[in-house]
Amino acid sequence: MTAPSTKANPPAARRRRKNDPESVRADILAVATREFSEKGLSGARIDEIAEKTRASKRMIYYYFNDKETLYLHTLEAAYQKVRLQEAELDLDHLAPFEALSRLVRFTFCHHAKNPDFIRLVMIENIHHGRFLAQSELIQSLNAGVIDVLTNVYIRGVEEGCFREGLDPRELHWLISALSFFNVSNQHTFSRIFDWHQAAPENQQKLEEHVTEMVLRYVRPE
Amino acid sequence: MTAPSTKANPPAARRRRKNDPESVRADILAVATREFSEKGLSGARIDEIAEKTRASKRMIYYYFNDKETLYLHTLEAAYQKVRLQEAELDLDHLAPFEALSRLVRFTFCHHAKNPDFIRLVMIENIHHGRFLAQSELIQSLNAGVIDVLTNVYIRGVEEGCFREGLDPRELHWLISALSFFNVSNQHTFSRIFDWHQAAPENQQKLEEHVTEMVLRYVRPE
DNA sequence: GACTGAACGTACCATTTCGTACATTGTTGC
DNA sequence: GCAACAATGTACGAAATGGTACGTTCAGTC
Repeated sequence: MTAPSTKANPPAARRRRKNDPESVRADILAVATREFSEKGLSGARIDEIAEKTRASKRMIYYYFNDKETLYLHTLEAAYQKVRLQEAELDLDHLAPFEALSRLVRFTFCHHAKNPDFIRLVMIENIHHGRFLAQSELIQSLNAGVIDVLTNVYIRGVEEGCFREGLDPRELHWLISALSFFNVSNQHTFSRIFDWHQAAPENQQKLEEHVTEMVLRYVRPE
Repeated sequence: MTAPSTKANPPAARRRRKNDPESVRADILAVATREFSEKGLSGARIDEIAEKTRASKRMIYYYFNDKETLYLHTLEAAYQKVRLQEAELDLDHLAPFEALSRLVRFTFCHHAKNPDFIRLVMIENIHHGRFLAQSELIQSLNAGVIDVLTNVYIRGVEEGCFREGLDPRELHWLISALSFFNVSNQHTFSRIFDWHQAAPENQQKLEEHVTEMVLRYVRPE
């Protein structure tokens, strides 16, 4: 805390040779995130991560014990980042219908803008969620995610603009499914149906469809 | 064609020593499907596939040239199997609303019953659909999938029970998204929200929700 | 300014892993 | 029956890969 020598530090004239643990750790984690999300746990190579890092392979094993631990930290960091962004959403001042619409659009766009995160979750599912299960951090992080949606939903039911009997957790499932699939299966879907799904105009359309779908689903009838 | 000595063939008293190419090939493909879908392209090991096969590693390289080609054949076989099952669906004799409902439920259940296929598609997406792009077979197989849905949709619009202006391809996207996610993200979702998603009663509920969601989406209003 | 532990670099090892060389056995056409 | 080719078994090689041993430098403390 005393030392102001954070990362981007050519402070004095000639650069002090080294020792910047926090930055090295962060750098490794950033590179690992790219590599794991791109190639998976078994596909990523420690040597390649080391090369792309300012640090050396030795440092990877110094800060993270082995490949799997590094992967776990990567996963945890990704979830943390997501939850941080989600926390910025403030829906309480909006009417329920507006709030839900906003939430859906946010989720859709957020996933679209963070393919690394989506891919890590895909990869984690390939591994049967075995690493996620080890992480108390991620479990606790996600506890409150449903709460936001629950509040909106309850308000909506009270005001009569949402129908009763829906489970917020299942509602969250539906929103996640649509937003996740948009990123996770973009490649196969685009190729099979010869449709450039990633194109802005198509993303726009899908966002509309998804929002419309969720809103129609909660509307009383 | 002349030789009736297909696979399960201890035909005469003492079993002929060997040479059953078709069966060997099929066996390798079956094992490879399990291995690749379980561990991914980079995670699967040729040696392990060889061990689990009645054949030897030599045979893998004999029939399929290398690991990636074997993976591609696995992927193609998986898509072929799916399309075969889909072809059994006969929706033309049903009213549009019923037909669509049937289609959604079929897709949902089919995906749920074929996690291997889902996982292969996940893995293929991790690889940016690079292998699928090489396969003319898969491209052609999927050409007609939209047609079924298009027919149902057009009939529905004509009879006034579906609203106009929807794109069948996008409708297919929505149905796929919900059905796919149900399998692909089961592990992470279950663990994070402490909800046994695979439990029959929950699968039942999700099937209802998904169907309801799609039907509500197409209803004119 | 010596001491100590944290931070870091280099070289290396043991295994794993994809793939192949080579020999052998079955099968089919004539 | 015999040539010619398809199918299969065994053993091995070369490179990649996760991980470590060992030594060196940095930074704070007395």
